[in-house]
Parts: sequence; C-alpha cells; structure tokens
Amino acid sequence: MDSESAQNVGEVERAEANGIIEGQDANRNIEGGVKVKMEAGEMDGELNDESPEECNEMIAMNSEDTDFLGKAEDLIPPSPGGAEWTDYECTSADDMLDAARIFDCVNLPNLSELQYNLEPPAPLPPAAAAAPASSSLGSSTSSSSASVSSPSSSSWLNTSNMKSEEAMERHYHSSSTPSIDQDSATSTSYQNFMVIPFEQPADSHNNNICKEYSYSDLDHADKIDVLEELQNLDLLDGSLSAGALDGFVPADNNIPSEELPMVFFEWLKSNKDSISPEDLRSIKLKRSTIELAAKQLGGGKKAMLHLLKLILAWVQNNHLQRKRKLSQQHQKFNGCRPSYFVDQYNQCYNGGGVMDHGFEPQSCYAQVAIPTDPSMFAALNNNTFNPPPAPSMDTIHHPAKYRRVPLEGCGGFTSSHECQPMFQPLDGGAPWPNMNCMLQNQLPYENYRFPPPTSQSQVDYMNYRSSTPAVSTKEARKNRMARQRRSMAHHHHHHHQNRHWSASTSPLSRQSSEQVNINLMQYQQQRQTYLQTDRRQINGWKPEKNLKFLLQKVLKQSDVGNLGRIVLPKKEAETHLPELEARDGISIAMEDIVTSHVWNMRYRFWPNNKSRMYLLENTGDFVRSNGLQEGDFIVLYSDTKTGKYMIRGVKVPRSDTSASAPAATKCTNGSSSLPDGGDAKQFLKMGKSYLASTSQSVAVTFADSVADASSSSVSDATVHSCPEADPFLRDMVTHSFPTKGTSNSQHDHPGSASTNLESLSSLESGDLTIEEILDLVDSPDLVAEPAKSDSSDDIAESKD
DNA sequence: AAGGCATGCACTTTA
DNA sequence: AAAGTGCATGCCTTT
Repeated sequence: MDSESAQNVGEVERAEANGIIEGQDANRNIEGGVKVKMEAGEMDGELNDESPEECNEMIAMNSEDTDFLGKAEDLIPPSPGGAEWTDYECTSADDMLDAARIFDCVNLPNLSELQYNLEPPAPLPPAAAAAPASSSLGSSTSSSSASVSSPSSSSWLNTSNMKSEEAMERHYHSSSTPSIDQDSATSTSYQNFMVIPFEQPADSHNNNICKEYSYSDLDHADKIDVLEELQNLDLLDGSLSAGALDGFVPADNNIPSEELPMVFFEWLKSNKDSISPEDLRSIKLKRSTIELAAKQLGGGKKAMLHLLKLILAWVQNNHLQRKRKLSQQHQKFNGCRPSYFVDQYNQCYNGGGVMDHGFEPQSCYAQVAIPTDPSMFAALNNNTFNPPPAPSMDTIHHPAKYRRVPLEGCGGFTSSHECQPMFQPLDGGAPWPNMNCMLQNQLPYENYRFPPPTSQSQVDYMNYRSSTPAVSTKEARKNRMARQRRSMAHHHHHHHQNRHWSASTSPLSRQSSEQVNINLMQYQQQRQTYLQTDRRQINGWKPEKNLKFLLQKVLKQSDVGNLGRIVLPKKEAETHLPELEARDGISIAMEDIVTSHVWNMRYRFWPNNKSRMYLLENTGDFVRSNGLQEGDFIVLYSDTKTGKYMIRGVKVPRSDTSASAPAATKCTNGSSSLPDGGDAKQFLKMGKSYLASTSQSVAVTFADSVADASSSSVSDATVHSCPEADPFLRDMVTHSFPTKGTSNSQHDHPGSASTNLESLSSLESGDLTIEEILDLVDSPDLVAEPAKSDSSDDIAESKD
C-alpha cells in the first residue's frame, strides 16, 4: 500500500519531471501534440501479465471446464420430444419440509428421482429471464434458502425459480429469522451458481415425493464404512474446517426447527446425484459421539446443525471421487462438446429470441443449450463427432432445452466464487444481461446441425450409459479415494482412464430418464467437485473466450452524465490496466461484449493531489447505447488470447418502470426493511452491506472478484476484501477441498473452531444414522445450550 | 490522517 | 452558447 502510494507519487513526479504536469495551457499543447494512439495490439504486452505457463494452465483449465460443459451434454436425457428441462418446483412448504424430512420416508428417494417425471417444456427464454425480474422481493426467500445451504448447495442449486419461494418465505418469516434483510443481502452473493432446472415430480403436489420410489434395489455394496472413510479422508489436515461451513446459518442459536431440515434438504438437492440413500443410511455414528461432538461445537441446536454440516460435508467430499470418475470418463469426449455446447448455447440464445431483449438484463444466468438429440450421444460414443456442418434450419433448437448456467469466465463467470450474478434475489433481476452475447462471434461453429434423431441413437446412448460397470465395492472406494487424492493434487492432469461408472441399479425401463437426471446431477456434482478441488478453475469456464476480469465500476451520476467519462477505481486500474506514463493516457479499444462494437475510449488519469484519478473517456456513446444509468455498472475484461479489452455494461434491474435513475446517489444502510425493488439504489444499498468501501463495485465483490479470487493474475486485494465481509466468499476462499493441500488455516477466523469432523471426538461406528442425528437436533435434551460460542463471525457482518 | 473519488466549476474549444 | 476539458474541492472511507 505504501509502496503503491509512493509509486503513484513517483509517477506523478516522473510525469512532472517530463514536463507533462504543467499549466493547463501547456497541457493542452502537449495533449494536442502528443496524443498517443495506441492500438489494442500494442497493449498486449502490458495486459497479459500471466506467465506463459499460467496462460497455458488457464487454457488447460478452460478446456477442463468445457469438458464439464461437455459432460453435461452427456447427462442430458435424449428425449426427442424435448421438454427435458423445466424448473423443478417444490410447490409448497410442505413439499419442502417433506423433502427435508426425507428420512421420515421409509424409502429414501434419491432426489434425482424427483426429476423423474418430465413435463412439457417451459421455455426459459424469455420467460425464464423474466421470472427472476418478477420475483422481486420474493427472491429474498431464495437467497434465504441459499443462506442456510451448504456452500456447495448454495453454489449449485438455485431455488430462486422454485415456486417454493413462497413456501420458503413463509418458512423463514414464520421462523422469525433475525436480520433476514442482511441475510438476504448476504446470500445474494450466493447467486453464483448454476441453475439446473429440475423436472417437477408429477406427484410433488401431493407431498408424497417419497412414496413412489423404492430402493429395494439399492446397491448395498456401496455402503460406507464411516470409520474407514474417515480414515481414508485426509481430514486431519484441517482443511475441512468447521469454519468453512460457517456463515450459512444464522449465528444465533435460535435455529428454527425447520432449519436443519432445510439445510439438509439444500444439501440433498445439491448432492442428490451422488449421495444415495444407502450411503446416507450407512453412515452411523454413535450417539455418544454425536453428543460429544455437539458439545465440542458449543452445544445446542446450532452445534448440532454445525455437526450435521460437517457430516454432510464429509459425505459430500467422500463422494467426490465418484464424480471424479465420471468426469474422467468423459474425457474421451474432450474436444467436441465444448464447441457443440457453446454452439448450441448460441443457437438457442440467438434463435430463441433472447437476443432481442436489448440491453435489459435477462437473467443472472445464461441460457445454455444442452443437447437433446440422442444421435449426439451416439456420435459421441462412436467418436464420430465432427464439426458441425453449415448452419441450417435443421439446427436443433428447442427453447425448453436450455439450462441456465453461469458463464464462468465469459465475463459472467469468473471467480472463485464463480459467477457474478449477484443481487438477483433482491430485485429478481439479474445484473448480468446478455451474457450469452459474450459468446457471440466467438463460436467455432456458428450454427450447428445434428443428425436427425434416431431411435438407434438413443439405444446407443443408453447402451453407452449402461455399459459402464458399476463398481462400488469398498475396495474400489478405497482405490478411488487414493486416486482422487492423487488427482486432486494434480487437478489439471485429469486425463485418466476410468472405467468406473456409478452404479445404477434401476430397471432399464426407468433408467433412461432416471439415469439422465442422475447424470445431470452428476454433472452438477462434478462441477462442484471440480470447483471445490481448485477454485482457480472456476475462472476458467470460458467456452470460447478467455476473459480475464480487470475491474468494474458502479456508475455514478457523473459517469453516466454527458461528460462521457467514467472514473475508474484507482487501484484496479493501476493493477489491471496499462500503466500510464502521461496523463493523456492511451487510446484503448473497448469491445462491447454484448454487441461486439468496438469503442475507442481513452484511458487516462488526472493528477489529483499527489495521486491520480483514472478515467475512461469517450464513454458517452457506450453508456447511451447500453442505456446505462447511475447504479449500473461496467465491467472491463481482457481477452487473454487476443489481449483485447472488453467492456460490458450491466444494467441493474429496476423495479419501477420509470427507468429513471435514482436521484439520490448515496445509499443508506440504515433501513432494516428489505428493499422492495431492484433499483440501483437498493442494489447499491445491498452491496454496501458487503463492501466496506463505497467505491468498490458491488459486482466485483460477488462476481468478478470472486472469480478473481482464484485468478492468479488478479490482485489479492480485490479478493480479500470480499471474503472478509461476506461469509460466503470467505467460505469459498476458506473451504478448499481437503486434498488440495493448500492450507486454508490462515483464513480460519480466530473465533471459529477449526474443527474436523473427526476431531470432535473419537468417531465410533455406532447406531445413529444421519436421520437419527437429525432427530437429535430437535431433541431438547440433547446438549446444553452453548455458552455464547465463537461463531460470532458467521454472518455477523450481515447482521446490520 | 491519508487517500479515493464524486463532482463542481473554471476554463477551453467548438458549433 | 454549448460542449468539452481538467483541476480542485470536499465528502467519505480506509488506514
């Protein structure tokens, strides 16, 4: 910091020594004569500060990311009829609670079966895009759900589209959860996740989601030996810290009785692909162990909740290798699906009319097409996949076959904390408009045509799916663990042969849709695993471009006025933009990510006191074309491949249709009521709860900086400022996968116990299953109330 | 106290 | 006169 200041001063002094800083007249003369016309190409060297190795790694990670994208395609149900994807809806609070109390059911359904029933397509664009915007306050409920979910679940499952929002809202309001305002604000940042619409079970309205499914055919060979698994897991290194799970529940101990089920439910949702009922049932801990552990965690329901999360986290991690194997299995498709995916994505987006929505925010999530043509899978299976032929009207396109995933790295995605969508719950709108557009003109194949679906294709696909052996023995698990640990240590060396597939004991008749859904969840889990394995990789989900987040700025009135200049944050500008020798700065070509329009802007600085003010000039047209108003923000990226600068104007959804910028520029934080709209002021207001600085852009906090938290090329300052203020972000930084090896202890907050599950007490195999543990939570006589434990750092920031 | 930055405003340039 | 430019001021946050 001091050195930076000194450097700034030094720069100014250097400029002064060069005679640049002089009287105004002299300035103009200089400016007129020395105006530098620096083309984008000249800035390449300055822009890319990554080493070649880093760049290669980034590319490699991108490939891996796209592999995940590609894998997702394999998980798509081949259903020519379309309508594979729609939002899963938990239609009532009872549904939710029933699901949460899933263990009350005799036959615990794998939640993936909740998607078993397919429904007619519910076209996402533009309806889906409008849905978040209309959710308005209700979105706070979704955020609330995220707030109680595990990091992974909050990251991977968006419940904002659920009808259960109302239920959740009721749930939480009736629970008198304190500081829900701030909680929602906090959890807005949790909107960095992928949206995997779920099929709504046909009988979900009957609150009998468990009834129809029986697991008599469970593969009990896949049971978990808790002790063994715990021993296998390298949890002793403390990486699975209790603190890692902090912040997702109210810090106080007055946990509503429904909360633990909610936590569990959220967790289940995010792990339904991998955690089978038998897995859960096979986890047994002695009651004494549970009680002791709970006491060690402070006692009370909160401790139990904490403990449960620890257990769940362990279970989750325990199953990572399963996804890992899946992902490895998909490696053989490396190279085809990304482009296909992107192409389909583009196809659907452009063809779906989503592009016609101007610059209004569409959604926090990009609409990503997923293959629905079974022949695709056949082609993949036969390795006969080829670049698509010329565009054709035959191009597979179905609006219902979208999935909404964050565009990591595509501007929409970035960081460690994945995508940038944030605040969407506040107003329902998404500050990431037209993320799809970022893929425009960068697709390897403009359009894509698939062979007509054939029944044989489906057969091939199913054969492909079912041909994988189900290896789930204990021994195999051990081996998998070992492999996992090894692979985790070399996450980018992921091209391992893997012949194992997760077991599927379902009847073939049911397998198609079920398996597909499971596969989808597996993909989901894969990504989660992937991200947990190395958060840096989050930065790399860039189907085409390698967009590196540079900075962003919440636009002030003076930025969107007719002056045509935008003040840039000094630190970020100096960090990520070319160093300016002269205050005249440089001409900088900014390509609008959305429109691909290249704006010739000027990046310069003003001497200010003994420092500088950095400006982006000639922004008037850009601002006007994007309809940017105060409170909106811009995001600057650089394409790491080309070095080009990219700019994206992000409009903040506004509740009122007046579309007039709020008069007030200050955002007060005093109100305790939730904002009833999504205007910029509220956006900023909520952002302030996370940002200690008014100047720091909100979006940076939750999106890009998060992404950049994992980017080696981004300053730590941006990253660190966020996790400290935001429990989620903090968690994302803190909670790394155990095998990652990187000690996160430095992120452990002093107050939070760095507790491993097994460190709570000597774990013994016992007689309590998780469901019984759940019951324990509600048993008043379990443990004594904690003595004002150390969990004050949970979400204390958001308490006011 | 130091620094960032939003913006007012003086000044210059242009229409 | 309007638009553009650049600096200075002062508020606000951070250190």
